[in-house]
Amino acid sequence: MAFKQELNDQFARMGKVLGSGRRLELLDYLAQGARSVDALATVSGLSVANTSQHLQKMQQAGLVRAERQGKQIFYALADDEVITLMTVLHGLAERHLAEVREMVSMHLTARDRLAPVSVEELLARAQSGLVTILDVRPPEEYAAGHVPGAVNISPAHLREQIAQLDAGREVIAYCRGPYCTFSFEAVAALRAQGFTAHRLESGFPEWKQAGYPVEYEHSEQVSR
Amino acid sequence: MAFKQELNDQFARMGKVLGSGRRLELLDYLAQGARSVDALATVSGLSVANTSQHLQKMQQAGLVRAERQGKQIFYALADDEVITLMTVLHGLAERHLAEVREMVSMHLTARDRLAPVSVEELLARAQSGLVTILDVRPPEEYAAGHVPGAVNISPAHLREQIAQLDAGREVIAYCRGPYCTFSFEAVAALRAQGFTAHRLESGFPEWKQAGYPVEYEHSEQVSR
DNA sequence: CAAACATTCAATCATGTGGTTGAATGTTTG
DNA sequence: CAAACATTCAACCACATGATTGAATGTTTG
Repeated sequence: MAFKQELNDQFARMGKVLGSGRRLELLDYLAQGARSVDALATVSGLSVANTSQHLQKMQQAGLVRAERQGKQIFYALADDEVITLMTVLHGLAERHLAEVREMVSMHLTARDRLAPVSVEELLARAQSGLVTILDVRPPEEYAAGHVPGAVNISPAHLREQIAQLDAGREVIAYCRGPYCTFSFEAVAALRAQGFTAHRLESGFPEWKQAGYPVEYEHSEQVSR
Repeated sequence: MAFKQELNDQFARMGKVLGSGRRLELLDYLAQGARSVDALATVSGLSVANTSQHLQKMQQAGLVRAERQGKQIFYALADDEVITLMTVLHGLAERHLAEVREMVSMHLTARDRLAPVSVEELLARAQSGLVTILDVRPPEEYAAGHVPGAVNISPAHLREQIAQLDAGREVIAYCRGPYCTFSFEAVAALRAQGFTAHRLESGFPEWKQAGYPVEYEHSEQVSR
């Protein structure tokens, strides 16, 4: 039936866009909030023209939308379901692509031992009061729910705001999930500054889904 | 950070596979259960060699797995999350691709009048015993699993066999999913014959994934 | 209204992809 | 062990894609 094929071809337009690591990286950044083209270009290391073209493809595929603000154009995810899409994709890749599992475990053992902390350990250490829980997600996501007592530093301001953390306390960082690399970066940055830091093995979605308590207010954000 | 890029390249391997309408169609069929290569080839209209190649790509990307049974090789979804992935993709496409909305409304005639029934409603009405659940999929798919108590009329014989249904009962039709067009056609045909008919808003894959009971025997098929 | 800036366009190239064909592989059956 | 069958492989073509360049478009600022 022609209709079904045409429909699948439309779905494939969206699928095609997910077939490029660069675009997935851009989507990762966009998951933090709207960004201008050249902000995305600098953060991803791509040329501006190339970034622009990728963004346009994603816009045509309906994954991303653009809005002009002054002389810049800000791109944002079309929908929060795009994050869901990526999370499901990550989960499938983790379960069925041996390369992904190997890469993660190699990366963890090769670069110092960033031994991840389990949710249970986090709870135990949190009760001792000697640990700083660090939420490395964009402020909007933090505001929409976070681990109780967690401090929020958005990935973009990580390096500048590390100084505001208590250097005497152990830090446990988390972000969106096991394959969200911000927590890796945060732990690396923290250790470079002399902190004792670990990352949570999972992320906030898993935390929430497991039924642990969630705090919604803007409680202890370090940034302004 | 090279790690991040390599990781995204791995995720992109999986994404690439979603960038072909033919493969998405094959995944649609696989969502019903395991199928042999040539069963998939005939149902999709592709050549056997071509089907085989698509299946192998999907297997390498970890979306699908193969198992030999006798002289045939049966492919199946690697994981039920693949259905989730496709469902999220469909939802995004429906919301953000004007073409999809247009195609659906143009081709599926007066959507308002075909008001879909939710799974919960179906269960409630089914318990009343006053409703006929109609499975509008090919017999093989019906045999591989269907909603308990559902009656099967294959799309090819729809018009001839409508007369065998009880005209006094409401009919709720379903097929493979929200974008499977057979249920729309069935509802239109039933209404043309004076039936009270609705379509299930989702389809059998979603039903199965939601954990509702599945019946496997050949229980009440109307056709011969 | 012209300069400065952010983004997009257009042309080009190397590479990757889907599809076809016919031969090759591997499993079961007689 | 050879025939029959299901699937895969290998070679090939037309076409799409990602990336690079330099010019063009459109918006704000002085």
